[in-house]
Amino acid sequence: MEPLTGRKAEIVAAARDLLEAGGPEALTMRAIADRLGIQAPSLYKHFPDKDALEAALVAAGFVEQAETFAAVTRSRNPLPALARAYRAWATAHPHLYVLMTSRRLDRDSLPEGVEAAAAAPLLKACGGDPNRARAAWAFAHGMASLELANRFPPDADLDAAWRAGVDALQAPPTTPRST
Amino acid sequence: MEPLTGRKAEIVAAARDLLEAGGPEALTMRAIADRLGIQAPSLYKHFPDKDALEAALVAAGFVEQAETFAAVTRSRNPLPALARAYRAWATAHPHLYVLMTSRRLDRDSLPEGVEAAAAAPLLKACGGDPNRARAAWAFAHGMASLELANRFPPDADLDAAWRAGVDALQAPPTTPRST
DNA sequence: GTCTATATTGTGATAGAC
DNA sequence: GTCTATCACAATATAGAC
Repeated sequence: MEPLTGRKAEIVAAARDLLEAGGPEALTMRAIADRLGIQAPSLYKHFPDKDALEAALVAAGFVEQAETFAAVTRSRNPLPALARAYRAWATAHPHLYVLMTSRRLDRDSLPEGVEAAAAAPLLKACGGDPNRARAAWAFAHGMASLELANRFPPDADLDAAWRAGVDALQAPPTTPRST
Repeated sequence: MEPLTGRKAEIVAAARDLLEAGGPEALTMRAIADRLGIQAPSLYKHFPDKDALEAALVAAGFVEQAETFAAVTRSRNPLPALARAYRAWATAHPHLYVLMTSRRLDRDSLPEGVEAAAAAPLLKACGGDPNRARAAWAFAHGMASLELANRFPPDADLDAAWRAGVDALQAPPTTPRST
């Protein structure tokens, strides 16, 4: 999987605009074609089917996330900075974020290593402990997706909830209490 | 919103069976009707539209969750027990769980107080701190939904990740380090 | 409360000419 | 690589008889 170029990249860009502007329902082959000034069947000369097009969309999202998260790793206190970056990315691209996280991941359609690259900053921020990193990822994803789905009560202080989770997760491991 | 009875309850039960067996795509008005031995248009005598039927499904899920989680509160160490119960519920009803968590919540369609009832055990386990409780909920939801979407690497030790998160979240609050 | 018949709309996708 | 024409299908929902 190499970076897209030419017409293929234009199609993915159009699809992304539509998705982010109108959600998954707006992402139809006809709408994508319209936006490019061509007819829907022409898209099938570039992508075998809609799934492949969506996979390219997801892959682009991962590449972007990997770059974004890598940029905030340099902080001395990386976990809070990463949490902010994660939340900001999800909030800025809510529909793409959902597309990326809610379906089974087709790893074959991803550029080599980009999944690991997107995860690496967090793993480093967790001192290399993969379990803690996965817990932190789950926390961040849970906060982001519940926020996007408007599932917190209207009066909830989400900044405070993020802080509570980040503080707990970055504290040094204590004696395990769970059995 | 009172408990459903009669035909309405039968319809919801049929819908739930279909959803859990075949996912959201299997949940069509025709399939629901077929399962009850009637024709699809007859369903509209009981529910104004499909949304209302799904809302009833979601409401039933919350009632069930509230009962399940309340039952494990009595433990001396409630947080790990709640985490296990949460994960078990999501795993046992994956499609209903996704339906309940991925869409905006229509609170008017829920039985009075059931949302708070489902959340109460966790709030108690977090010593009444709503921010910590929300962080814990986000962690659990993140773990559950990433697991359901098969988003963890195949070799990830999910039990260990759950433990890492629960341990971190039940530790006494330390001096905040995030800014 | 159930039926039959049907409207309406939208979708992804293919064939074959240019 | 784009077009026109069209298929094939599935979905929710309504009207009106019984």
